[in-house]
Amino acid sequence: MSEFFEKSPQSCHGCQCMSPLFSMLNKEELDLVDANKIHVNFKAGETIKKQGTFMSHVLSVNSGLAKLYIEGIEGRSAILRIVKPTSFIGGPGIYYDQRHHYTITALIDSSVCFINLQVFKGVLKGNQAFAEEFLKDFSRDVLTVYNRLIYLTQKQMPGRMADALLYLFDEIFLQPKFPMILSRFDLADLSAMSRESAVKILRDFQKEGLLKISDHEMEILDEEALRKISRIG
Amino acid sequence: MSEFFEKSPQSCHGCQCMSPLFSMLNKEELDLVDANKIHVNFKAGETIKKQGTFMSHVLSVNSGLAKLYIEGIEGRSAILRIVKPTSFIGGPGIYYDQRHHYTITALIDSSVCFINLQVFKGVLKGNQAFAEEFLKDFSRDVLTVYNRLIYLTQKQMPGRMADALLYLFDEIFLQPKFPMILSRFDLADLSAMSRESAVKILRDFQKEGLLKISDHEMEILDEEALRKISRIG
DNA sequence: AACCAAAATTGACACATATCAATTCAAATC
DNA sequence: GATTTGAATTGATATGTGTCAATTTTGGTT
Repeated sequence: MSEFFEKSPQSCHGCQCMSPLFSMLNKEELDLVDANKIHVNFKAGETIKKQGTFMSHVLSVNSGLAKLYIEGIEGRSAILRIVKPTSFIGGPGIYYDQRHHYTITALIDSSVCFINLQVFKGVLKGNQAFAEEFLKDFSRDVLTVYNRLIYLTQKQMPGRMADALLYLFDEIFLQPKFPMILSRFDLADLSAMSRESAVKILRDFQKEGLLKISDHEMEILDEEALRKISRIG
Repeated sequence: MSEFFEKSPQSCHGCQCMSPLFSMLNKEELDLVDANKIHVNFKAGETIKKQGTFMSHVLSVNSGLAKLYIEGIEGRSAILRIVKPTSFIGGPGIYYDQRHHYTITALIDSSVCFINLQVFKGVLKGNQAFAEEFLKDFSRDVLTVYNRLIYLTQKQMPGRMADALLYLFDEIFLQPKFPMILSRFDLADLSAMSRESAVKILRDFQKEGLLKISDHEMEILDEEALRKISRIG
């Protein structure tokens, strides 16, 4: 078997890479998941899931980082969120139409488990606590989209870019200095503007000393100023 | 008891006004819902539910029409959808934090049932088919928000307004001529623009013969042209 | 019918943003 | 190391959009 499509070398039992969601499962349930999952490694840039395809499996990101985005009009995309380990990815298609409603692309080399959807649904049915946790997870994702809708439609570019950067700080890297895994294009998709505008805003932020970008690294120098820009809009 | 706060005069059994979701319930479950619901009439303009408040109940709109919107930055709002009878309103707060994440305001006189949240959750737990249907409903709502996010961020004003009007046609009134229950302000909130811009776009549409607005009525005259504007963006 | 308050309308203007074309830079490939 | 490709950058320009202020219309109230 190739290294890019293989049965997970290790069992789900004791796996530190699985989404915390699965800690709600008992031994039998986890066995079932274990027996019906596929483990795949992706290289940076590869598409993990394509919008519109049939949802045969749900995903759990074990390691790496990925962008989750909706493909919109004329090639434009809206990044909904950055997916970090260890997180579960389902989406509204699970119960609506069994399709994926977004595309997921690896930003760095990533390892993902694909869990058979019917098995997953079966386990959900049988385990109330698991179902509740799943719904909580899903609901949190929905709320971030609400939030996104508001800030993307009601703030202007500097505020939107500040929000994007603070999102990376607060939710993904948890520290002011982090690797530049997102291209300017990606940052533009994350804040709903053109690449050129993204470049200009980032240049302005650097000129004002809020930000430093160098050697594949980005560092937030003045968090408070960024938060103020976010607030002002 | 006042007419604005009363136990529903009729039982849920045989009620034609309840969301189809509840048709999945058996007699005992419906009895439980019946015994734990409150029926309230609202006049046009009244707030049915306020964003941020504790979610003690979920809602079912029996008659009337309402706008469901997120209160955003500095008094601006984003209308997520128009609520028509007979539909269920829950939202991500049910499983996340038991709060309402949007405000609902009656556009015309409306009648709403409030169902105790704990009772509702209890019934959900006990009835798998009901739970599935609920999730399907919820997921559909989420998808409309995805859709909204894309068209609000990737189209410009004429496209956004065309989408808003076609939404009213396709999803709410199902006919080209309908009462003007939405103010220009509301139409602006539905298409993420200023009131003045909404007025101008609507004027343009009328000039081009796509639309007729008169006497509290709006009529879509050239549906195809509107769809084209929607497509072009 | 007259009045008032709110909503709708308008045009002028300023600002925000996208687009375009040209250039530089960086990384990957041979 | 030379070459090539794609990404990033830049400034000029055109367009889109919001804001403001003034006016008109509408609907409701007395």
